Amino acid sequence: MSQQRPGGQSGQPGAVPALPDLPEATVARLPEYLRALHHLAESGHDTVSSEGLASAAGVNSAKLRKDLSHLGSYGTRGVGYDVALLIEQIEYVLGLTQRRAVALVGVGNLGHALAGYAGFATRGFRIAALFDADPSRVGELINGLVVRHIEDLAEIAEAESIAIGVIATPASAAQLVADQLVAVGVTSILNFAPCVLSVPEGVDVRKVDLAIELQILSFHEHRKASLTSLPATGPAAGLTALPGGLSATGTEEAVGT
Amino acid sequence: MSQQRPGGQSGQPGAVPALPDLPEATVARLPEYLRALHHLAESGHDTVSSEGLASAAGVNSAKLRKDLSHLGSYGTRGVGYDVALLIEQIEYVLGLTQRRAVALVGVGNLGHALAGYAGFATRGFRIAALFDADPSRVGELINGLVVRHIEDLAEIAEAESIAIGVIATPASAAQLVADQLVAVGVTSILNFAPCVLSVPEGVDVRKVDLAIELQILSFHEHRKASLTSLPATGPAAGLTALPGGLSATGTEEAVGT
DNA sequence: TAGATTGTTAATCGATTAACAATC
DNA sequence: TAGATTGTTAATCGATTAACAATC
Repeated sequence: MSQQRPGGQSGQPGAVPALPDLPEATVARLPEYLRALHHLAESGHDTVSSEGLASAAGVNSAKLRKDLSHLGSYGTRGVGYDVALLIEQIEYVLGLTQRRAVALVGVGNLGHALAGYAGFATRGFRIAALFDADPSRVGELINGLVVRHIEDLAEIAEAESIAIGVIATPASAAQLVADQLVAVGVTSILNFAPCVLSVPEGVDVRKVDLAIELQILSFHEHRKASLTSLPATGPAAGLTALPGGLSATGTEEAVGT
Repeated sequence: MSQQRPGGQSGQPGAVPALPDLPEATVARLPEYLRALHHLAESGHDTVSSEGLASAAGVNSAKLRKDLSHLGSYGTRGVGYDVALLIEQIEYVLGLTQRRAVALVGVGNLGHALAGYAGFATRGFRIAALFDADPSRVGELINGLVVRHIEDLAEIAEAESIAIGVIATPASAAQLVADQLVAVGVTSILNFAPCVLSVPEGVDVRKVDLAIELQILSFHEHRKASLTSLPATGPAAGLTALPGGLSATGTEEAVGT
């Protein structure tokens, strides 16, 4: 149905739709579809079925079709989706038709790696500036960019039209950096520091915490181990939950609190 | 269903519960609570209310209480939660009472940074081995560990009781590495390569894709821009969605496909 | 036309949240 | 006892999925 608005009773016929208001879960999957589509395009496919794309993206095909239907997408029944067209549509809604300028704050271990990460450049972004608060790092050249002092943020953010800030500082500095980014008008932040940031409404923060990812995997490991060897082992409700009757996994080495 | 479970009608009184089967959303938040709790403990709190912990972890307090109730948790009405006890309980369910050995494959840009990431060590993990397929990198010393050739994986995985594999290779190598990890018995994988891995049932994979995080932020930037300046601009259904009538954002530079 | 595959429906499932009785 | 705060209920919301009519 609906030519130019998912949903039917759009008041004005002929009115071009604003950006569709996609479910968050859908937004989070579109980049994965995009990656899979680029891969398909490179291997010469110009058409793909929902089944084919879904399996390339690691999701269920009903979910894929539902997601694409929110875009008001244009597949062809009996045929599938035009790869190039779908790439264009997804890049459009994700706002990737303009390359966005990214400022990276904190050029320690991780920041260094991020500054050199080729995937940003190939997937719609341009690292436009590097910052650090440590004067001894300022001036350093990383991947063709000079590290600037965080004090210069305002000036450079304006000059480079920074759209997204990436925080790769220690947790102790992250809130201050976030405040500074917000102060110069940045409304999207990717935070690698292991802490919660508080920001005004209208500012989006996404967080990547590497240790948390491992801890989630650890839970499942623990779970799998407790299932294979079912000698009722438990948290000893209320008491200390230390070793006691653990079992079967192998490595056993208490972790300091 | 389920014989010995937190939640009321457990058959055997005195029977210790196996690991509770937590909702995935809860599992994903527990590490955040844990981090906040350690922070509170360091600043001398020995008790915290659900309201206080929730705000430190950036969630709603009803959600926090619900999450903790799945652990069969032991708060005290009118008082709050005992910080040290809660830390113990969460570390127990997450399987952090034993320090897990991690193998990191791929010591390029990102792998290098991960090998040096202190957060792993302080939060329950031990990077036990580094691997690469490039002979010219083998032998290199990173953070006190020698880079080994991926061929030696089997031998070392056994010797070090590797529990979790981290893939930081290019996408083109990631599936092969995953197969090799699975072959030596690893059942938890953290994948930084931008691709979908296929693994047998029983193996858990978590994926971190840095460009995807930025693309999600880009969507919201695009969305915010399309709302503030409402001159009906749209995807030109079916046609190319290139610049045309875009507007207002500033940076405008087409991105290559 | 027959076969294939989309877009949508509707049922189901899981997650969130406000509200409040239980209880310290 | 009065005040505070948990643990749980129940309502709501959003996401997933199988199934299938529409249609190429």
